[in-house]
Amino acid sequence: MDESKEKLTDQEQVRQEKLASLKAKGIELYPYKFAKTHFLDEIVALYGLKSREELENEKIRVKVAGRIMTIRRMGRATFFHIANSQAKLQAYLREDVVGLESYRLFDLFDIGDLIGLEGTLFRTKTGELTVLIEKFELLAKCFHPLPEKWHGLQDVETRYRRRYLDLIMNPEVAKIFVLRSRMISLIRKFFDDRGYLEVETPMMQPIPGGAAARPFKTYHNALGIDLYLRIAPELYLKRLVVGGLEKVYEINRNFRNEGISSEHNPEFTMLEFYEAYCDYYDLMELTEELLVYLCQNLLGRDEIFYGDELISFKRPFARIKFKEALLQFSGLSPSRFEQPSEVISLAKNFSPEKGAITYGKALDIIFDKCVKPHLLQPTFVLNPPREISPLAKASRDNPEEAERFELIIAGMEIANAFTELNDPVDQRARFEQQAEARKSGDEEAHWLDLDYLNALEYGLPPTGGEGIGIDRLTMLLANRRSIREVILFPLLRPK
RNA sequence: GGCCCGUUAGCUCAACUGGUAGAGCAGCGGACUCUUAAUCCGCGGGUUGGAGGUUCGAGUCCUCCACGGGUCACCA
Repeated sequence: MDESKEKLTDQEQVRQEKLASLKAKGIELYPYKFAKTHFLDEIVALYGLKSREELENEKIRVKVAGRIMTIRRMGRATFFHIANSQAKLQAYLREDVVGLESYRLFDLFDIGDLIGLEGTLFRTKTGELTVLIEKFELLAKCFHPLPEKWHGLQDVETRYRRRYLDLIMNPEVAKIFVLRSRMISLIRKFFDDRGYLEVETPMMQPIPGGAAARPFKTYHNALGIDLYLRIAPELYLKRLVVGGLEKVYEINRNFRNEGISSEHNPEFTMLEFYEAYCDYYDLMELTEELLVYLCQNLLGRDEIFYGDELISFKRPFARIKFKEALLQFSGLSPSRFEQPSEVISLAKNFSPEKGAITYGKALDIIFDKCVKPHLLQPTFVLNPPREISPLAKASRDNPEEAERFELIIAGMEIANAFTELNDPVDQRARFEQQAEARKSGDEEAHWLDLDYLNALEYGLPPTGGEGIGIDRLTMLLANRRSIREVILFPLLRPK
């Protein structure tokens, strides 16, 4: 005990002494419950607009709890604010109301403590809704001083490592996560209303499939097998479509063993949905509908600011072919575009550390560098090379292109969708091609999944499938530049 | 992983070319019964991220390390 005891700061020492005093007075330090009549935000919602006269006449008695955030002691009366992540409320403690002994007890309370109050609502001279306290009780002591009341907690590292402190101090942070939660609820409603079935597919997979990415590896002791955290649910969801679940969606985590950046967290949340008998044109319609629906319901409009940029979700979204976008933004002439060696050497300029790359891969690199950053308004980029889209059908117009689109907004890839490849013979050939790429060192190449091929051999109906990055969508709607601002506990190196 | 920037009191931030490390908030003591960044008087609080080095003297300069941010690379 002595050895593990951390050194207390002077302020922490004071708080421990206050705790001891409370205990000595027989105060219950950690009561089992508090019979509140309302949550804080309910009080603000219900009574926040009542006039002084209404409050005076109605004598509304409440029991409410929260964390003490500020204290203004003025001799025989004290004002303080209590708050939770949603709301705050002022409280007024008077010696002549609660009595001297009780009033003195409050000297042992600090900013940060959790407190339960009982009293009546009134409005102060300046018009603020306030509880006139008749009784109060400690609900939990806070052992540490809180960050500064005016600037909040600024240090980003501490904000991410101790998100609870961030949430306590910075109300706008809580708003982001409320928005995120409401967005996910709306997505569920959107798909449920359209007859989709929400499903859960394996997070631990013997063959990690459905995306080009490096997986995390783990081991199952009893079975004695390697397993991989999923990089995508795609191949399982399509098995379900084979099984006759013709409209399915899943909102869950994917794991990719790759770098961390302002747009990448190793675990991230993905919406994937599949609808039988649809193609990617149908998906574009559905995607527009979904985004407008979310934007309208969350923000009440169809335009948002992302940084300085006004993003419009007015339908229809722009559509541009992958090839045309490249010609427009990369400076490649149509004749050079057709020359694989030219394209590959240009790509190598952007990505010198990359090993041998193919024509399709090179086009993709150039797209990322030259095109994506320019696409700020919602834009469907259609028909990337088939070679880099091994799970998508070839375009009905051009066999070298995939029937696939990526939705780019604010330079970020938000969605990726295709008319699913349902020809098992073609799919086998594509897997074999990927296996070749894997052999020549491409660690992100797709794995051969024989059971998935077997499922296709039973017949996957024509199907459209799409993935939407929930974190990035939240970034967009919450106007945040870093994915860490929309993930409660982003991955950091342990300290 | 490369490059750039950051790390100072519990928190938010200062400290010119190297010369005794400061302020506000928070805390402690006192005054104060409508305050709200309460106010007024007084007080305490630091291994300047860590380890070396240069120097009479290092928060400041150099090297290495740790963590974070940005950017490029890798990657959706």
